[in-house]
Amino acid sequence: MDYNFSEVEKKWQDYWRSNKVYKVDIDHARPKFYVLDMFPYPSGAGLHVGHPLGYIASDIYARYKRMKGFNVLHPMGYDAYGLPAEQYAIQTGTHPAITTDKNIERYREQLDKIGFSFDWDREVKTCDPAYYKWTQWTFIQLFHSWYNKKTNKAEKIEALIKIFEGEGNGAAEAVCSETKLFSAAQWNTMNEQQQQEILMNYRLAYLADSMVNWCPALGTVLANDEVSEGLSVRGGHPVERKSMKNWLLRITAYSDKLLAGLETIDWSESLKDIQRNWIGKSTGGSLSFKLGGSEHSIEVFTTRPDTIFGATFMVLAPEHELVSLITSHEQKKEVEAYVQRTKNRSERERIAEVKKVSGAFTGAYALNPFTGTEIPVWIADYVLMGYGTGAIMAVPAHDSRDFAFAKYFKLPVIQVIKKEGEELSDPATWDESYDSKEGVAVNSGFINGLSVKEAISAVVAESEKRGIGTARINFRLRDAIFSRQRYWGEPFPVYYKDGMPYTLDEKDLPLELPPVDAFLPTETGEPPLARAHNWKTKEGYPLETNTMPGFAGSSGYYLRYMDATNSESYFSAEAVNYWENVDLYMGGAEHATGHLIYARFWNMFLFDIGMAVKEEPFKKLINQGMIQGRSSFVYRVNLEKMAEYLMWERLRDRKTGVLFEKDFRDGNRKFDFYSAEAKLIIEIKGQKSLEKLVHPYEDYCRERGLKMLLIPIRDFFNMDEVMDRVNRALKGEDVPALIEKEPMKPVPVYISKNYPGREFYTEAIHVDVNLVHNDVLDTEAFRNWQPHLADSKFILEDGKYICGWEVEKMSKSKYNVQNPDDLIERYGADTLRLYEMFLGPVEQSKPWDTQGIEGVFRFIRKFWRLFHDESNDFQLSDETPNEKELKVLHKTIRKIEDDIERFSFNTAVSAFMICTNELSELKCNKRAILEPLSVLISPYAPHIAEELWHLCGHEGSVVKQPFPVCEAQYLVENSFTYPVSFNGKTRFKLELPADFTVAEIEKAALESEEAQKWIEGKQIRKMIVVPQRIINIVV
RNA sequence: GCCCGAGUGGUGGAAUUGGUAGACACGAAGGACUUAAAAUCCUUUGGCCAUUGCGGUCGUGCCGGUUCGAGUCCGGCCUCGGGUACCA
Repeated sequence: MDYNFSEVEKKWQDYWRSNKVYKVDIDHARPKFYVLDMFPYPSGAGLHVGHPLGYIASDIYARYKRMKGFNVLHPMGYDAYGLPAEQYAIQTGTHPAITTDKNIERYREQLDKIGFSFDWDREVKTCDPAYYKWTQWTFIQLFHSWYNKKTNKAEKIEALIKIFEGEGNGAAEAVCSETKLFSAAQWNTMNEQQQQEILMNYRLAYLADSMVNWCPALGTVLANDEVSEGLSVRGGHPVERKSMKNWLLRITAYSDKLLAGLETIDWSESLKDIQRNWIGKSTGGSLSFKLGGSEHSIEVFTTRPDTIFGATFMVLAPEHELVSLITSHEQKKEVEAYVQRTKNRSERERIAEVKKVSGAFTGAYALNPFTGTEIPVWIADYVLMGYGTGAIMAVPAHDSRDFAFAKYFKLPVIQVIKKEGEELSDPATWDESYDSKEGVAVNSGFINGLSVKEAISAVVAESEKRGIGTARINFRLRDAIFSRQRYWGEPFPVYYKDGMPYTLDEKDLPLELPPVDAFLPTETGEPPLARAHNWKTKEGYPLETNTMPGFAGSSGYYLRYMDATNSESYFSAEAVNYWENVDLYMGGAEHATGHLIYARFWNMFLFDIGMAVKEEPFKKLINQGMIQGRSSFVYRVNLEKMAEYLMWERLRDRKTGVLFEKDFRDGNRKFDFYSAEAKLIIEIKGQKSLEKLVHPYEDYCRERGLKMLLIPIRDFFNMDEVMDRVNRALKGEDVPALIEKEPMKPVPVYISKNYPGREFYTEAIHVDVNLVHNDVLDTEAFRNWQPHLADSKFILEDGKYICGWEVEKMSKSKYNVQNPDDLIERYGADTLRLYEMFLGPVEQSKPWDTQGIEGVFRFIRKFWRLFHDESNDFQLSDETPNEKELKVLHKTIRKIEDDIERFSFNTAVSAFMICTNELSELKCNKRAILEPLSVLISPYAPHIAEELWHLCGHEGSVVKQPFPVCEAQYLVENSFTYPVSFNGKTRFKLELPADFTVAEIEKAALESEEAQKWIEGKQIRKMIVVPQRIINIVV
């Protein structure tokens, strides 16, 4: 008789569901707490084993906060738009909504089995029209907004139009695309089309031609964070740069806020660093270089204005608009060829050739604004059009890329910064540039002798005075491309009139995703929505055919949870004023440059327009570590190599009395083993090959007077027999070269990991981890695994087949995937929950290895037995607990509370184990001790806790119980065991009353018998006593 | 290349503020109970030396430093993991 987890877990899951135990409502009497998980994309593979890790941790925290008197919002939903369902639709014709719903159902089933405390009444799906209505609504607000740098927030576009009408765009301090200056009069004479075009440069959601990441295999554009090393993150398809008209979000308007906001939130430093790097703020100056013999000038951005005197050439991006205007007649051919070459190169090629220097001279010269020197203008693809102005002043002495370029094209290098205390040297002798910002200016006119920092300000100030430059801040962050040429996404609430986009009326939302006959682009290359019947407004204007990207729906979902069923509004003011923002967000660091930036932007915008009440959406964020796979390996034997290895082990080092050589060569012939002393050749091969070789070999040996042994591989299953033949041959007996035998049927042979020499003749092959327990292979299951393995033979060690292992990515092809469902089936949800926490710190990446799960399973049953007698009958005593028992309880309460507060869930599980071990030892089954324990464990193992709570005779859920309180009086110790160390090394222990003063401790320590042994004959130099800690005696 | 993070027994990990390194668990070895198995319980389990007992000694990636005392702090290096990549 034992704890029946499957029955108990099901019972309470049903109870929680039917009683809506986890339903939450606004309750002004209690403080709120919002615990959120990054919601999953419901993939066909079901819940990945890594997901529950974060969900369990956040669930424990949510349950804990609830018990601490908080009103906890803990919702769950689905990021339902995604490529896999759409790719599947393209292949099979199944509507992605069907696939997605099916997958969601499976996810839900899996989630329910783990016993989470989600309020499912608040579930959202991004593909639900009731949900994406508000995604579309937000887009409309973005479209009608601009960013006012003066007030530093987004404002209605009408306010901007007012400024244009009154003063022209010169008066508007707005974040915008490049726009020519116009006056109020000019604006007022423009027609609507012209005005709309101008406004497009200011809208926070805007339509523009831009260089995009085009992925032909997926048939769509991708955002920067969806591309890694020239390949799409999803699917790994090549990506090209292409100019296309797309919707963009002017996220760059928020660059500074996104950066500054990081200082106010409790995220890991590494995550903040990733965001800081992605935003990439650099401070410097913008400088203008006049071109000789031309009215044009080149505008550059530099972080090192101090090095201006060392600028010996300029470089434009090949796409730069000036290229065609300034290229001289003589250079035209070369420049055009270079531009063409750059254009044709894929992103991947470009990345692969990063270290290769290339470029072309335009024939034009610019004038260094400070020295007046003529410097040549080049083009090269190491200068990117998308950053800064697409042009640089090259200072080869102090920039490694410019240095490489100058060396390659033999351009001059002038040193203008020197390290303090160092002599100038000839840059021609340098191997690398001096890029550091440490040093003083030299060869630099009016800034000579200034430090880099001083020189930067001086040059900027002087440039401003002369009107050739200004201080400037640049960001690496780009506006987010918001269109996808795909079906499975939110339709844009946009229609076109005379080619200009207009938004739908809010009352016409949601604009539902229409049915289509196929999920592919049209023959003319338009997105799939172009296939939809009647895809136009009532008035007949065509609707936008692109759809929104995945991050559209996931950017504001946490706000929607606050008021998930509201049909009048995104969420009510009451809800957002109560719930405010997320107090604890749990999720993976892989979203650092995608979701977590977009969501912050989305929230900041909603904050600006008065919807959100906090500027930052996620106060505290914990990254759960990645769960890696732990792959198991079997070792397939190459029989010939193994036979050769075994033979060599017996022949080498004169073991037979004569010297043998391995892999002996004579002309074109090669023999496995040869002994010149014994005039003997030994060759190992399969029987059939040997039969073919026997005659030519015999001829060869006869000519040279050699003896020969041809030993088939099969003989090596009996090594003694082989050695017998070898020894007889060595003695000079007449041994036949080859004995006729039936050829062996080739069977796969697998050898255990620690077999000597194994690494010389085996190949490691992935084996399904489910066939392996504690690194021991279930050989029978292995034979049944795949048909070709049915006849496998095993060479064991100690009667077992030991597998090798390695930590790798978890993937089907590596056979290291484990399904949480199977573990729940075998051990129950409580065990799974505890085990996932027990594995190690949540934030740490770790391999998924179920080896230790048995220990946790044992603990659960041991915990159960505390409440039960030998025949598994519930049995508690009402006796008053003694001091020891109370101490165990209260010590545990304090430890658990401490550990949860610092998210150290693994040590909390240990504490429960220690507590259970100690109470078992004390044979304690007292209600006064065990009842609070059942409450204490409920955040971790809610099912068993609920069962025990009810067995204790309580009505209502344990979930609603307050967290047990640690009463310090039971923890008071009246003695302390001091470790006594000499010169820092612990030598013995000494128990002393806890209230001893330092002097008393010193006295007691020195007088103790043991101490004499160590002090003997030595002088005490110093004594350190830390009460309740240590005693250290220096002799 | 640059920016982060991490290196502790056979394994996962603990040591919260500089104060008894290896908690807890797995695995392994031995034993008890049992006709047997499962389950359960007990003992040992960082290395080396000693082993009759006492014990001794080394030990937290490597080298050095600060300190009465360093896994923890500082400097330099090595390895692994993550991010990023011509960002001017």
